[in-house]
Amino acid sequence: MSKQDGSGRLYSPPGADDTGAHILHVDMDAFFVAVETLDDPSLAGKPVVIAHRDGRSVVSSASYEARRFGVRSAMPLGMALQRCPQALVVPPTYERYRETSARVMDIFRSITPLVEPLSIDEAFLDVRGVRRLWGSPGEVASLIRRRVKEEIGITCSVGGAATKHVAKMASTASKPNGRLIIPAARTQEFLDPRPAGSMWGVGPKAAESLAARAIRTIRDVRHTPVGTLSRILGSAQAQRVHELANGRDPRGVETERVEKSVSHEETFAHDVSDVEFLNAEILRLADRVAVRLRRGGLEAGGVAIKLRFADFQTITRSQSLSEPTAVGYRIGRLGRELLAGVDMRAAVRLIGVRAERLVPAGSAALALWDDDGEWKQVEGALDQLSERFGTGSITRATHLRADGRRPPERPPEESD
DNA sequence: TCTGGGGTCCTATGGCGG
DNA sequence: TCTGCCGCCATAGGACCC
Repeated sequence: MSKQDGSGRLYSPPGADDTGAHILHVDMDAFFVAVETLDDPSLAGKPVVIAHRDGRSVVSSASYEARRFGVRSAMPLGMALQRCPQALVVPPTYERYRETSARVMDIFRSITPLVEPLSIDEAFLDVRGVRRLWGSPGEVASLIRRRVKEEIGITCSVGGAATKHVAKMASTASKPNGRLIIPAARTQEFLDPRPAGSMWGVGPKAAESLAARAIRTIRDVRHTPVGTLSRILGSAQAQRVHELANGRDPRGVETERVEKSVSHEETFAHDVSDVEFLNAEILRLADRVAVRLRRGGLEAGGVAIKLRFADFQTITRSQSLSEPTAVGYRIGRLGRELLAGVDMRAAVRLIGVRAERLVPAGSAALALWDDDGEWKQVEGALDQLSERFGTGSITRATHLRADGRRPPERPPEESD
């Protein structure tokens, strides 16, 4: 299924067995750096770090040349420059990355409609149905790599397997600029020797907890009873990880995904204690959140604020809205109420606003009261409800969650 | 070296109603 | 009427991913 090159990277030679490997995971190589290099070819082959230049930034992306010095993404810029003083620091241009990402995703969709973008630089493809058109999974993987290189000018790595989890692990193992296809029958052979921490969902904390029990490889995870894993990881994660370790992953490629929250947050260049300033920031962030909600045709059913203090302690406060909204002022007003309830023991380095429990704009679930204080729940589009019950009734109604069963204690007060 | 910004999902906990 | 139990819900925090 694979060979090793000098660097330990795995790849599949042309014509290698790809039986049953109909899910592909495509991952751009050092994507932000690659896009910047398109715009400035003099960056090619150099240690490049994408990061803001100001005080508290971290590395968003590092070229492979920079990674050789131990530079990693999410590393504070100061540490990156310590490890690689000659690195060129390029500020991120997200708009360019989004444009380029859209063009890459268009290439994928010209090959199969079954494309699930995972992030700005990666996607899953189900290529089961396109064999007649484009060939076997391994051939499609090569086609994708060729087209992305020719049409966009950047390289990507492709993993192929019978499941999403293994496809993603395969693309990671083949990076950079590689292609690794794991035929279904050899899934376990591929997984077993790899570190437990390389599994999706097993981060540094979980890997450390597992290692403390001498569970280091995926084979070890597979041989550990779920009950034991549950005590280490919690039941949900234990179940999932045990299944994944056995090569089982029921998730299919999903082309539609619903956003569950929209947020903006900001780390200040210097810690701030001025509450008036924080209040103003909350309004500003709430406005940006609201703009995105309206663009997406969504309304928030709840609001959360996040504060990170100088000592890095992070707290959140959240509350449901009496009715869903995409109005910045309403989101901001609740955000400020939440802020007012926080004990400001220290200066603040980060503040954020998040819209939660999103619902499509204009939809409503209403509790209606009659004069005897009896209530009933109705659901539907707001304008239709207004027509059915009259605006008089609607002003005496309150919005419920779509699955709400209990009414609020009383009809809400009139407010703007 | 000093820790971004955008998300998802899970767990614990306490209030509350039946 | 009171109490215990159970389940649901809202909230807070944290791990994880890119």
